Amino acid sequence: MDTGYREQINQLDRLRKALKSVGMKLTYQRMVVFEEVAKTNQHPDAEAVYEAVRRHIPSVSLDTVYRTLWLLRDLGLIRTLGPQREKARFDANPHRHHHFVCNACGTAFDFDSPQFDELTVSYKLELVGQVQTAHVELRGICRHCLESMPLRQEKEAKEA
Amino acid sequence: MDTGYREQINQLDRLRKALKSVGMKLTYQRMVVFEEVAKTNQHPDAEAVYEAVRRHIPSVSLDTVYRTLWLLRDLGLIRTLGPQREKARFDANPHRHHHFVCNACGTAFDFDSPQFDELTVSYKLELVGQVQTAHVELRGICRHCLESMPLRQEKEAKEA
DNA sequence: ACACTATTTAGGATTTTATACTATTTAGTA
DNA sequence: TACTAAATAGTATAAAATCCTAAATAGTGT
Ligand SMILES: [Mn+2]
Ligand SMILES: [Mn+2]
Ligand SMILES: [Zn+2]
Ligand SMILES: [Zn+2]
Repeated sequence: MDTGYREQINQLDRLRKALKSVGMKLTYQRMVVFEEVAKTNQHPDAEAVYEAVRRHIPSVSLDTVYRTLWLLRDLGLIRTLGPQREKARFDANPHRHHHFVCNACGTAFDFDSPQFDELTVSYKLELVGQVQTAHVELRGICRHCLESMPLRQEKEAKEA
Repeated sequence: MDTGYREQINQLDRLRKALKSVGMKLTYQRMVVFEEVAKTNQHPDAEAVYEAVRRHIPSVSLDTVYRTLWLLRDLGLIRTLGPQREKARFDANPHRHHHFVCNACGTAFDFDSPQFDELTVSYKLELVGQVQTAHVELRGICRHCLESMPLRQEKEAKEA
């Protein structure tokens, strides 16, 4: 994954702009963390990013790496897969269904979607491996949380 | 969620059959854990299941609850949402894409699907709340793991 | 009904992942 | 160059899940 010099500049510029837009500082740590995530397609975990960053900044702390990663996500510069401080949940509902998870309160709601059900089948053939499950997970803010939210925040959530 | 007496019998019977089919014992702990997950649509986490089970078996251990939950999942009696001993992963790929996660090695592979992309849009209007992201996550066994797998296990994986 | 034994459990220790705290350093500004 | 709020390093702590081992028990055979 050799991201050329030109692309690196773009990345850095995106980071700079994003930080400025929310009035945060551009630190060397933030640059290196972003670079290290941006230059791979391996979906590294925090520990892997930490090790990579340490090669540039030996004294960097794990805390800084985590803070920066969540920050980059909040800025829309990277996204996250898998848990972020969530626990496993269990579901014995045997009927085919999908989930909407609230980013505010964490509640998971069931919903049906014949449309989503179709897909899974047609995609099970081709692909990188042998598909066992296909899960569509929608995330957002649930009706309940929206109602108990100040209007300004609700508008922000809508824009996100 | 009042699962009637009839349905409870069915549940218990499913558990009994599933355990027998793999030569495992039907214990009171396993019955209660399954019952407690089966009788709610609240997607409880392990701690919540633990508390519920304790009302029936005060001395039950958290370890038993976890072991049983993963077992029930492996038997296909329940399913899990969210992480199971996975770490968060980070992804700076700005192009729209989805993921295939290998259940064996944990690797996440990118893949494109115009078909999957379409969906998200049409579903963003209706629903339980305000959708921010829609992520299709396929899970299974990646080609690499399939190749380094004994044939018998591969067949089992195919059936799962 | 009773005994046998591989399986399962309870309870506590441990690991893993991530966050909290705080004294020190630094980026942005003038 | 000096100022100051923001950010970091280093360490402590928390939270989620698993490991370990002696004791208990489900299923089996008599
Ligand atoms: Mn569900
Ligand atoms: Mn990706
Ligand atoms: Zn909510
Ligand atoms: Zn794999």
